[in-house]
Amino acid sequence: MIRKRTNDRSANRPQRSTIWQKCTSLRALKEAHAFVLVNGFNSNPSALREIIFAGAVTISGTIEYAHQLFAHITEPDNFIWNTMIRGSAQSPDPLNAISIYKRMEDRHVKPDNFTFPFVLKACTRLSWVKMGFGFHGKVVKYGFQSNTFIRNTLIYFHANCGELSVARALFDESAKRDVVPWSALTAGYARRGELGIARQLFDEMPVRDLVSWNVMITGYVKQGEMESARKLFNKVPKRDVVTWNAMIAGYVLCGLNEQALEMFEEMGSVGERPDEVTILSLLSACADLGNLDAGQKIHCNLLEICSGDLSILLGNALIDMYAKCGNIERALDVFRGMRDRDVSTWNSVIGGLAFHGHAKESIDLFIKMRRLKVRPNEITFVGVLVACSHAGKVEEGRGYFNLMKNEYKIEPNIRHCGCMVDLLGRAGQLKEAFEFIDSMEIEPNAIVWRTLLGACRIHGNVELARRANERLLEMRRDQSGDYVLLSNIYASRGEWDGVEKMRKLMDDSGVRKEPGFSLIEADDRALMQFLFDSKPQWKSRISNR
DNA sequence: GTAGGGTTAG
Repeated sequence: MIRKRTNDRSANRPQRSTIWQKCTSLRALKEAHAFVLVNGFNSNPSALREIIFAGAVTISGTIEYAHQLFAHITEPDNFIWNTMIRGSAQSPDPLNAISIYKRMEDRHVKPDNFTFPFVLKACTRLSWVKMGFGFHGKVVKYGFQSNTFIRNTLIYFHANCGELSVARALFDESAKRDVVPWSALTAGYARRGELGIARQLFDEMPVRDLVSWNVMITGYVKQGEMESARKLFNKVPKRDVVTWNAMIAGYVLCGLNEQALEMFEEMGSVGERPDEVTILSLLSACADLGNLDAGQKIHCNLLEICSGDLSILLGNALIDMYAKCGNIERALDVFRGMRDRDVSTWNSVIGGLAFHGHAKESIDLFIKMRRLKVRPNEITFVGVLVACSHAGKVEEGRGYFNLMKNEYKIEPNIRHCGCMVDLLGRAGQLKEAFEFIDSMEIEPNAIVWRTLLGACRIHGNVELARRANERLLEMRRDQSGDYVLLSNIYASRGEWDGVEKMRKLMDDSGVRKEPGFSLIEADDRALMQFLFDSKPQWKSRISNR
């Protein structure tokens, strides 16, 4: 009935068999729903289940709507229960799958063979081991343990949640071991870093498919073993976008950004098209390299792939790339063009502006963010404090530091404290900076002291510089503590050879050669030299005052 | 209508 009417209105469009295939957006879904409401459910008894299926499973981001529809059904059948569990399990909030299952049980609806793979998927995504074990028990209780799908999902669940012995036992007991659980188990071992076992499983597979290869390649990649990954990559009989993505992400992870870009070139030359995952890795590579040209090309590639809205993830990566490559205007363009934003979006743009010296814009955006009730996190405040520091806004900076602690209950970390020392120090409030460090609840690190020392240098405060230097020196002694300790042990045993070896080790490893170390161990004259080193910037600062 | 692989930043 529905189909007929719809086709009447659009006779030229290709005919499709079901509603859930036809609906590709929330809007289409609502239209279908409205149609059914107007014409009565009797006109098409299966219409509602199809709409729910579309909302829960087929279209992403419409699970809420499916929940609303579901709430109006007085007696859902198993298909509808399962559909809702399935959709929830794959949604951003898999916990709903569990609660729907509970409701199903409360209403004495018996789960069937379709139910368990879905709830187990939810447990896997939640890493909810206890709950998963509970469902494992129910599988046995309902007599589903020999169902291939359920068994394979159980293996996947246990392998994914680190219960490899259970996964292994289930696998070993299986009458027929097909490639799906075989790969799942391999992935489980690889994820835990047990590449030897993973590789053995991989080698023993009677049949391998693309996923098996990808699992093994990804295993190597995740452990940073790019050479082994590359060897397999060269041998793999067939590659898909996941294979390429694994390699590209691997190179980025290892900091081999150039190689990642080369890999992408190669990917294009064999006609494999990138997807959003490819682009995410590549943007990260460009950001790291500061390669704006490459970044812009990747951006163009992205526009070819996804017409319409950018995902938050991609938008954030773009902002970050443009900001790190020095094109803050483009970063802002992306920011303005984003419909949905999360806290990371704001962080990227606030931090980007701050690090490029656009302090006012950065702080303005922070104010706007708060107005829009987006809750800042600790990273937001690093950006804000950097902005204040660059702009010399001491009181504002102090205010935000307190706001972070008092209103948002965020404990200052070492970076926030470093920013505060920088802020006070740059502004010439050296005594306050010193007091700030002393009042810190966390242990100051060498960077904090060096920041203060740098500020003392700028403002020519010898006395405080000497004190900061002493503290830095203590710090360095601590850092080389292990060596000194060992060296002393050798000495106390009269093993002078060992002492010599340790000294050599200390020299070789750079413990005594770190930048600034010579200064720190040096006498006052060297300290003075450092402080009054006639660098142009220093001269101009003095003459401006 | 059911199971396995890849995801930014700080």
